[in-house]
This record gives sequence, C-alpha cells and structure tokens, in this order.
Amino acid sequence: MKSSPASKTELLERANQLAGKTLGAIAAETGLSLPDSMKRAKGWTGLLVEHCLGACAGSLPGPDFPALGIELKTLPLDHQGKPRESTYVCTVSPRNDLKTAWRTSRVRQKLSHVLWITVEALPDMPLAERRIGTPILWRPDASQEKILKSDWEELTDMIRRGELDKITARYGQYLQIRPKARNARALQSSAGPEGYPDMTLPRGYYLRAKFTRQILDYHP
Amino acid sequence: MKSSPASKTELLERANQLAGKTLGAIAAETGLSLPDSMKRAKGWTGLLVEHCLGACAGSLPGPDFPALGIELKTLPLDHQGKPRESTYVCTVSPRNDLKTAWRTSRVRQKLSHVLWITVEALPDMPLAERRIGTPILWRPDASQEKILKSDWEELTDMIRRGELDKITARYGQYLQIRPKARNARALQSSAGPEGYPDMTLPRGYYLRAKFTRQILDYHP
DNA sequence: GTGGATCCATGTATGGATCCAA
DNA sequence: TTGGATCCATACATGGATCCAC
Repeated sequence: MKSSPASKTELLERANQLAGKTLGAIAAETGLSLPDSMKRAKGWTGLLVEHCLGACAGSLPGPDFPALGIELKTLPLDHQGKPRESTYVCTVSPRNDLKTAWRTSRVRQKLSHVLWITVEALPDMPLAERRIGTPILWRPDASQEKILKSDWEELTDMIRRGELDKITARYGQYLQIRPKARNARALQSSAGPEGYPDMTLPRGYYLRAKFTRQILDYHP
Repeated sequence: MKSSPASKTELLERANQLAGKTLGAIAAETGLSLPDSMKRAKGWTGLLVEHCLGACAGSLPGPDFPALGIELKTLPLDHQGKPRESTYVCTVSPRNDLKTAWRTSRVRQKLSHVLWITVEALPDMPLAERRIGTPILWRPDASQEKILKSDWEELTDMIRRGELDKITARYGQYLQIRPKARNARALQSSAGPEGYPDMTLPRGYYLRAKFTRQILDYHP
C-alpha cells in the first residue's frame, strides 16, 4: 500500500500512471494475486486500485482520500466504452437517512467529488488483459445534482412513510435503491411506519448506468 | 455440537456427565484439539463446555440456554478449590446502561440464573489432566442481589456523571468494572458528561473471586 | 437490459475468559 | 492478590462491487 497522496495533483499523477496498464501487470507490480474470475472476487479491481492510489481502504465512513475529500470508484466498461453496471454508492440506513436533508446526506457527500477509474470489463476478456482507462475527476453539475436530490428525496419520503419494503429498483431517474446483502435472507434493523423497530433486507443506493454513461460522455 | 437441552433436568444430566472427566478426555470425545496452554486460547474451556452442553455459542445477547433462561460460566479453581480469577459478566455499554434500571439491566439478566461449571486450573497441571467438577445451578439470594444492585447502581451513577474514565477495578464489593479490549489502545464509542459522544477504553463487568467463592461455599 | 441476488475483505463488537507485573 | 492488559473465535456491519435469470 502506498502512502496517501498529499494533493489532488499527486492523486491524478498516480491515476494517470495506471492508465493503459493491464490488471495483470498492475497485480504483478504490487505482488497481489490475480483471481481466476470476478465471480468470487467481485470487488477485486476496486481494492487493487485503492491499493495503488493509496486510498484509505475500508475506513469508514469518510471518503477514500479524507484529506482531499475525494471518493474513488472503478467503473467497468463494455466494448463500446459504456458502463456495464450500476455503481454502488452507500448503504441505506433508514434511521440516519430520515434525520438529515439532502445537503448533509451520505449520498451527496459520497458523490460530491469522485475520481472515476474506468476498466475494460468485456465478459470474454481474461482479467489479466483488461486495461485501466484515463481517470476522470468529476463533480456533479447543477442539473445533475438537481435530479440526484429529487431522486433521494423521493426515496427518503417513501422510507419516512414506512414504505421501504415497497421500494424497487424502478424508482429514481439516476439514483436507485437495490438489495445490498449477503443474500435475500439477511436482515438488518430498520424503522417501521411510526418509527418502531423492524427488520428488513439490507439495501444500498446505486447510480444507474445511464447516469455514469452521461458522465463519461462529458469527459471523452 | 449437541442439540440444546430441552429442560433444566436434561441440562443438569449433561453437566453431571462431564463432572470428573479431564479436559483431555472431553476434547478427545468431541474431536476438538487441545491447545498447549491457555496463554493463546483463553476462552477455550468455556467454548468446550458450551459445545458439550449444547449452548448457543456466541449468540447475542440472550442467555446461553434461551429456552431455559440459564447462563453458563466456567470457573477456574486453585488447589484449595477456590476461584483463581474474577468472572466476566458482560460489556459496559454506557448509553444502554444509562437507559435502564437494575431490574432490567444486562448484568442482572446474566446473573439471574447461572450454571457454574468448575474446572481445575492449577498453573503447573497440564491442560489435558485438569478435571471438571460438580455443576452448580445458582440464583442470587436476596442478600447477594442487594449488594450486586448496590454495586451496579454506584458504577452506573459514576457513568451518568461522566466519570467512566475515573472508574477503577477498586469500586464495587462484588461487581467491578475492568478493561475488556483487544489492548489498551482500543477505543469504543461512549458518552461524555452531558451525553456527547466520546471514545473510551472498552470495559466489562466482572464478579470478584471472593464473591464466586461465597457461591461455592454455599454449594459444597 | 436490468432488478434482484450475491460474493469477498476487513474492521468492529461481543462472548469466551486468563495473563502478568507490581 | 489483583488491577490493568491482553488473547481467541465468531458474528455482524460496511466498503469493494459483479453476477445472472428473467
């Protein structure tokens, strides 16, 4: 693990040094072993990139680069350079989310400043050959934030009305809520219609792929 | 792991079957491997006995035998048959402890009905040769509970006044508070003088050896 | 395409206690 | 003797995401 970058400039330098390299080459440099596939190592690329850039791995709940206020996200791309997957943002924490407004929400904090690291993710391409792309340092513009805020408020209102279990991934234009758990039987403490405790499936906030595609389109 | 005992009678039968056996013999029967010493396996005897009696290992926060409302504790004895160590009860949780009274406290719940399993624990005796003693099913009598309550209330009042960091193991006649952490640098969330969050060393409630000795004296 | 389901790593928290220096 | 320090196992929470049936 490298030390934390001292500045935005240093962070971008490191990220640019990764651009164009294959995961196999990076793994070899860092001494990490390459898994056979992502099936059993879904977060592997993210951990590898965190390691290379000196992010504070697994430290909660701040951004990956606390001194810079920047969050790191890897983004898997298809053969057209479009995102293949939605992007996980953070967990849904019904009690805490109801206590705050959009301005101070964890979703907004996480998304206020993001370093996107794109990675080739074609299903038939061996992991070792997949290449890192050009890094994108992004902040939401006014129109993007407006819609994110609207989505978040719609979802939070449903939670407030005790309708968490009615929320499906179909709500939200850019931001959606989907399961985020070990499996469908996992339960976490929640809040019922009138604030009473309840157990529900753990969920997370995700960015739809069509939204991250828009980000890429503005940073070609 | 055996199934849970269905009744107090069945639990006592199982405990009596362990009495007189050595840890080596029991480990062999259960297929568990005996550690070289307790230095690196401090809770080993407790886990072994839980296994043999069918306790719900590690399930929180109820008693070891939920259906019976009975807590299991092993008690290491010296060459005179006296307790060698204090007995851990439960962790100190400042916020929760302040919300409750003695009647509903976790300390009282844990101690309301205990099955004590004594074990020889002479320092020079090899682990494999140490023998389990006669089980003791115990409930605190009125005078014991009076003092436990008094100790708990004294300690809880100190926590309420924000004096958790001033509490040493010297307070309390039967019940004391001592560190319970990975090491002295470990920190956990606490509550400051006016309810503000604070970080302190994790601590636990313990029964002094002189108290458990009293229990043994009444059940010779 | 994508909504619902799932997988790994890691850090804490809790439950089982005993160690050891003064 | 014992107050303060420490050790192991296991479960849960969170952060990293991708899988895959429909």
